[in-house]
Amino acid sequence: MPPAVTPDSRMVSRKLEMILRHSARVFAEKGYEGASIRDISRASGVSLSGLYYYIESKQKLLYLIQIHTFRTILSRLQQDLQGVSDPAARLRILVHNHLEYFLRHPMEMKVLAREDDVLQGDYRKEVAEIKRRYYGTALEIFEELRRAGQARRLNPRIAVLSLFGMMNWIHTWHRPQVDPQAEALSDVMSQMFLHGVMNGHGLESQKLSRAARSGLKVAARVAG
Amino acid sequence: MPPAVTPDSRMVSRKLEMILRHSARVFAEKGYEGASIRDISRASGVSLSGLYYYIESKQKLLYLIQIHTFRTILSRLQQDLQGVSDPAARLRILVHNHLEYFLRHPMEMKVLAREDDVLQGDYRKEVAEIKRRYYGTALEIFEELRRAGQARRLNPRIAVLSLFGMMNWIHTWHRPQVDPQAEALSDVMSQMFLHGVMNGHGLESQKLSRAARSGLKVAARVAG
DNA sequence: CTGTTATTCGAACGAACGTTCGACTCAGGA
DNA sequence: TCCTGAGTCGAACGTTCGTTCGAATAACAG
Repeated sequence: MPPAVTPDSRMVSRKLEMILRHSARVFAEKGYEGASIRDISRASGVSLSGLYYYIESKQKLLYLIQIHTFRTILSRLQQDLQGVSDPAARLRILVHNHLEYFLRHPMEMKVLAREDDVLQGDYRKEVAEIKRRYYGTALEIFEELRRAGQARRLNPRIAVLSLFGMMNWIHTWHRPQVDPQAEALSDVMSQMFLHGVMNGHGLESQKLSRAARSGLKVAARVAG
Repeated sequence: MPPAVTPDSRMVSRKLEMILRHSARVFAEKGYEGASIRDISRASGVSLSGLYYYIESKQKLLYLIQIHTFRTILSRLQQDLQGVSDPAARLRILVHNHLEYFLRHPMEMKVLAREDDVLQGDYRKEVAEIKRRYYGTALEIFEELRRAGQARRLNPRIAVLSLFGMMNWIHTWHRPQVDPQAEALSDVMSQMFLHGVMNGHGLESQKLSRAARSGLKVAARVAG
């Protein structure tokens, strides 16, 4: 039990967190491979060798950023989903939670989306495992949607991964000063997805299908 | 006018194309910064210095891959769109053209999607320009959809970029042996998008909206 | 044949890379 | 007071990086 004045583990992790923040920014700007430890040293104000007091390798730096981000997003999602049973509402929560976090932490978002297959060994496995759980949650929600009669018989994998595509691609184009914020954006994307996978009973969807399908012939001719 | 036997520019460009193919694979596997010219030398069978007879820098290698891919996709799209006026059909053609090319050239797809902000100077400008034209085509089609009463008053930028997100994210998950091919995939994504942005006159969409919106309150509470 | 041009490559360049090491400071406990 | 251990850093390690250069070879023209 160290006295209050001691620079205890809280202090240490404070500095580590600071390093992680700067690292995420540098990784986001130059990519993991394109960024050097020297860049991170410069950005964080910690000397080159001083960094290695807090992390044992560059890979661990990336690992810590990714695992922390995924854990936070997943735990907030589970929290927000509690007590909500309507499938469409649950999907909206998922989208909102995802975009809310990503637009608030754009650097981490970029690192998560871009540096997907950089990690190796146990680092890789751990990140893959938590990502799989996150994906699984989305998949369950989609199945609920379908059981509730609010989704067509789509390939669930395709539907869910398309949704993630919409959301994750944001990091390539979103400009905070120009584009809608998390609230509006998650509204639009949730609606797009829910309408997109919805059981189409209306006449419009059938008309649409026929007209659109005729255009495909041209594409098939050229591609064949 | 050189004789037929001369290793003319066609021969040279043949070898350059071979180098570009191998480069795309290496860039896709290890990322642009993570891949070394030596990796490309090994993969293509051309000696390290021999590569520089065909390209003047590593950046130019990436530039050539990106510009060629964009040019091909864009020109095929314009070809396929000719004579088709129905907006929904035109959108289906765009999606099909995009996915067809990407699934046939997965390495180039990955390089295009991931190495978005690596190029500098004129290389960057040229690629950005053709990408802007491609994006513009998609935007026009969406506006046509809206004029035809087949799309809600969505932010067109958001709608179109969401569609590109769906399509481009594929490079992170598509496994040719497991997942649907271009035909089925573009069918699903076109439908999802068209339904997603469609004017919702049916009762279902309104029911959905109300139920889903109620779930958002939870998310707003936590995020606020 | 000789001369010229196109193609290829081994060897090397200087710079930058991730990481290590030993020395230093400084505060707290004995 | 001396000792200990956490924190910090300059300097250097060996390796790899993108690129260059000059020599060698191959292919054709005259």
